[in-house]
Amino acid sequence: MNKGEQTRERILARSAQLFNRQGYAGASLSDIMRETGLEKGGIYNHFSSKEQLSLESFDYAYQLVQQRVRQALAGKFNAIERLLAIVSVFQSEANDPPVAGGCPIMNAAIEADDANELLRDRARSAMDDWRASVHRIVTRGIERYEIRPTTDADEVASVLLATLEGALMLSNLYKDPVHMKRAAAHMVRYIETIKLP
Amino acid sequence: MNKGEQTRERILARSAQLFNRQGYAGASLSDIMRETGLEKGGIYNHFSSKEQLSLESFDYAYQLVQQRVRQALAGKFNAIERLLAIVSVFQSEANDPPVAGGCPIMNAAIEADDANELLRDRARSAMDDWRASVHRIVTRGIERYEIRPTTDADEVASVLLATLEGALMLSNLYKDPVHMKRAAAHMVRYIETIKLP
DNA sequence: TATAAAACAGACCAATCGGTCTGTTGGAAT
DNA sequence: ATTCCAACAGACCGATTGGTCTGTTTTATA
Repeated sequence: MNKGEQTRERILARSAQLFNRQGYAGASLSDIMRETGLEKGGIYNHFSSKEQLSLESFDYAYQLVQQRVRQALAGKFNAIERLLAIVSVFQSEANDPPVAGGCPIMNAAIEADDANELLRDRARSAMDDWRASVHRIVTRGIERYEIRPTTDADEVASVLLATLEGALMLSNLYKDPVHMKRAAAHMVRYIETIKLP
Repeated sequence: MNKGEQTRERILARSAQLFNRQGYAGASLSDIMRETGLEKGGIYNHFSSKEQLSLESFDYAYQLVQQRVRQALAGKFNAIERLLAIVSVFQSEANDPPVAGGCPIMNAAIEADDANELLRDRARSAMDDWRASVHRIVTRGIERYEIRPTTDADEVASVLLATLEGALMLSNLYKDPVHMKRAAAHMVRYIETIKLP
């Protein structure tokens, strides 16, 4: 990786953190300059606009989350185990976040659901990934006789993600992981109820 | 209510909607001018700064939500009924929101959890109200032999709010109330499990 | 209806916004 | 070692930001 690519990577890493804390409208170009230690020339040499940088920053942040998910799911093939692994990913996101300032997808979803269409679409497809992931785990779990056949995979996805995302918001608001802990415990019990004995 | 108070009210009503949709950093003073139909003089005659207006706008939006809650709880004294009423408040907030752009508390919490301290504190105390409300319903329900005595009131508050707030976020992101519907159904079953037979 | 005060319009301000462009510099290939 | 181009600095730009202030108009009270 040459110098330019290295710099581009550093810009994305820093501004992803910045945007996730301050918001995409709340972080200015001078904030980005301060955070990256570069002048405008250095930044606009790699990105054509603040908007493009913000979108790529979201992708970068989301990718960091994805890595944790893949890591947590690696080697686990049982559906119940995999669902529990997702719960633990959210717990680690509350205690030791890969990107400060809360879940990037939720942040983008809240900020962009009405205005910023481009960012909203990005948030949607990221959340689609999440839902599809949970959905597949459940349907495969049913096929493998690990999960009750009457289980509604879509409902599990909605309930699991809503609960954990909401809990992450609470824990970030209060700077207290206890809310995530409670929600996680509840999800563990919920997952137990769809388990095929 | 004289002319001035009337105008002040109108500014709050419009800017509360605006801030809830665009965010507190994302909505500019010229946006507010356009939305309220007033010039700067008219706005700054009632508010000393954009920040003060934004804080009072949050209070205004939160108050609208509170009204719905009070309305839903009115006349209901059974703890289980009251918890179910809270679930239905969130459902109505997804289908026919009192203020467009999602739950004001969650929006403020996400935007202000790291930067804006004043707004974050406001979001915290609003969420405190929510939690205290659920907590009281549960503890009183235990006293009245309507809820299992082993129930952890704090956990119910965290789980209920996390689930419903998270579901509201999903429904707003996808512009589809189905996620809230699923989460609400799940919460109804959850409430059933803490019910004392 | 006269009058004082409150309500509002809008010109004006410095600061900052996102973005452009030219000049300099450092690194990589010959 | 030389050359050349990507990488970057930073002056500069018009537009917009939040905010002030003076002047005009409305409103309420006497």
